[in-house]
Amino acid sequence: MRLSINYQSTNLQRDLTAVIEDMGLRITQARRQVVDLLDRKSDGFGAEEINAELPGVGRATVYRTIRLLLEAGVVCKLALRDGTTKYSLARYEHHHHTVCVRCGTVGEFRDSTIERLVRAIGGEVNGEILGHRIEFDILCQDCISTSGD
Amino acid sequence: MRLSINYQSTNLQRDLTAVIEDMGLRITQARRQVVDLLDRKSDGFGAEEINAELPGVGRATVYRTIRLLLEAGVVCKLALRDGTTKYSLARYEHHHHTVCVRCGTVGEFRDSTIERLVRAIGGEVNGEILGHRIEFDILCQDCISTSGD
DNA sequence: GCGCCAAATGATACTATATCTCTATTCACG
DNA sequence: CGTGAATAGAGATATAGTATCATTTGGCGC
Repeated sequence: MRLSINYQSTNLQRDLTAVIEDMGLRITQARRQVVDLLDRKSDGFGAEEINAELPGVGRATVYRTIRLLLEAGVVCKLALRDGTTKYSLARYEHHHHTVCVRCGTVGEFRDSTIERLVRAIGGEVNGEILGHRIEFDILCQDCISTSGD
Repeated sequence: MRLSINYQSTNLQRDLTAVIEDMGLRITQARRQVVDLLDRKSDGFGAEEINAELPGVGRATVYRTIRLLLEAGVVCKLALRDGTTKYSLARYEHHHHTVCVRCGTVGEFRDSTIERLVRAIGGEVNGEILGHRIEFDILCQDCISTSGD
């Protein structure tokens, strides 16, 4: 598992504590620790992984904080093809994910064509479209590069 | 939970036992029971739901059979927004899902524009696209109709 | 039809992910 | 600072799914 696609230092991540405050919730030691760690995870993360890396924070709190951010929309939950779950910080409001089938790295990308298309498709669906999720299973550059080693 | 979008009697479903045979596996009583039940589920189903409706078949067998059909590509696994999992019979080879956020009904639909778009997007992704999944969160016609009641 | 045996089943244990419960702690406001 | 509502943490529980293994069974050869 390695860092790879779409990494960039962001500004959205800086404000995770602000997100919590905006929900009318407290900035506690535990939440700050979780948020600070997530801030450094650019390629997706598992809940248990976060838990393991923060022995000072209880499991329930880790999950609670992730759920919180999930509800706030700044974290996405991804169901990987192998049945495991990963989370990913949302840098863009409208974005989609790439998951490397080899190393598991999660990337985020945005394409306005998709958004336009989704709106266009609205008429074909028998109901009202409220949202959509697109995931690409990919083989990332790093894995392509190292597959010949 | 009610039947709604995209229901149609199919022919693909008829052949679930054939799918199993084609994998070189036996048609057993248990598998036939599972397959017969899935055949009647047009709007997605949960594994435990199938298990509950087939007291005569063991849990492990239910899961094994679903996994089997999953590997054969005739069943899709869907991660719903609420974190639960649903499965759905695949009528078309290339298709996508709609999930009603109110009643949970899963629908299937196909749009060749999407396939073309996905290919077009290939260049923007930093890696090789192997597959994709698109899910639309919708409010289905039935739920729209009954929401005024 | 019938016996054989690999394949499959089912009961149950186990793993992983996530939530709930409940008491103790702590943040933030006055 | 002191107070109390919000939050934390420990561990039980829930849920989804897999592994184990003794027992049963489908379907092929006869």
